[in-house]
Amino acid sequence: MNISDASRDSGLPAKTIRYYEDIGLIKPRRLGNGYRDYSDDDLHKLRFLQRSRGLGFSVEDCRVLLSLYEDRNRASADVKQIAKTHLVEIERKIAELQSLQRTLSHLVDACQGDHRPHCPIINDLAG
Amino acid sequence: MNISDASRDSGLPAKTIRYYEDIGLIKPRRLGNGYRDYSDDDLHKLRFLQRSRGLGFSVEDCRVLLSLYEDRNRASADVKQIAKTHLVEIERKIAELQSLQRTLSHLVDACQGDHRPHCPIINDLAG
DNA sequence: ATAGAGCTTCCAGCAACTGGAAGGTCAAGC
DNA sequence: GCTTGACCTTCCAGTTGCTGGAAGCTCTAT
Repeated sequence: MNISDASRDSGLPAKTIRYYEDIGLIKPRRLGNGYRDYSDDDLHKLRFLQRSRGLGFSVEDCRVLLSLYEDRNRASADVKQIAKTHLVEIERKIAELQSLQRTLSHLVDACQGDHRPHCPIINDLAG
Repeated sequence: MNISDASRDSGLPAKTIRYYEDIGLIKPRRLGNGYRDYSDDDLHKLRFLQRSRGLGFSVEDCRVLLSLYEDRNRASADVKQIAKTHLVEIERKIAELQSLQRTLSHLVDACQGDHRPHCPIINDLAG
């Protein structure tokens, strides 16, 4: 299977698939003409990467998860640890964004938003 | 005032202050020895940048906000528009992260996290 | 005179792609 | 056999917002 079909199948852009090869996540075989040829196994990995990236795991986390995916003797504790750490980070980001949201929405509400220069938003930013 | 004092005053690293100059956000005068010399006006701008970046505005948004800050004839509507757009983006990100959080926390809860290979997280990622 | 702190510029790198240029390959139609 | 257009390849640069480090000049205190 060539790269555009692999792209359709995995939902990843061809550019991204080549990038994943560059950084050693997958290694499809090459045909005589130099074209990449994706096996079923490669396609499984691409789909796995698409989903784990979609859940916000870093590419380096994905590399580890992929190796655990392929390791029939893995301990589920190892997977869970990565996921928990990621979850904590997501929760931290949510809290951070919610704090910004609170501040900003107060400022937006306080601003008349008319033709006049008076602006509580600017005043707040000016300190 | 030299750059390390400006850094202390604004809460921005000296590297960042130089970077802001590189991209044209501030233009401190130079002393005879080539050192940057920050005026009160420069310091106001740096504090403004520190706060607006702290609220998550992009550097390009900050550039526009800074020009509005300096424009005595600004319309508060222009400021409010930028802030509202940013707020919507923040709310979008929060929703996206909350969706990831829900999915991930379910998966983490479902995983035993022991020495055995069975893992609902991996199974989900595998599709 | 010298040591150490502080300043300068410039170049490289981070994450995770994405866009584009230059050029080889393949399948279809004439 | 030739052309056209859609593929494919590699490589380089750019994105965002800094950050680290090297090489070298300047200033202050001893």
